[in-house]
Amino acid sequence: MSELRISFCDKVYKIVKQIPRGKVATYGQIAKISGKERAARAVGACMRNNPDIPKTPCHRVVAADGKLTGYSAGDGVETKWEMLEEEGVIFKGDKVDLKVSLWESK
DNA sequence: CGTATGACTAGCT
DNA sequence: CAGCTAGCCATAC
Repeated sequence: MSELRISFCDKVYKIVKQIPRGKVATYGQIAKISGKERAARAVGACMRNNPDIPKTPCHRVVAADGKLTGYSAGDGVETKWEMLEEEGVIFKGDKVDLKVSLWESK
C-alpha cells in the first residue's frame, strides 16, 4: 500500500534493517529483494549519502564477493570491518566468509 | 529534462 | 590471481 510511494532507497533501508546480527547481505541480494536485481549500484548510490545511521545497519552490506566496500561513517571500511567482526561475522582473508555469514532472506 | 556520478557485478585479458 | 571494460539502475544537480 504505502510502499508504492516510497523510493527504491527506502525499500532498501527496510531490507537492510531486517538483516540479523552476525550476518551480512550483498548489494545484489538487496537489489533483488528490492525488485531490481541489477540495481546493486542504485543501492550503494543511496547509502553513499549516509541517510539514517545508525538506524540503517548499512555496515552489514558487502560486495558480491564478501569484500567490504565504501562506508561513509566512522573511519570507512576500517570501522565497517570492526563492526561486523564485533557482531560475530566470520572473515576469510580480506573478505567476509559468505559461506557462513551470508544472510539468507526467506 | 538531460547529464554526471557512485558503497556494484560479471566477463574478459 | 589481478586489473580493466562494459552494462545497469536510481539519485542529485
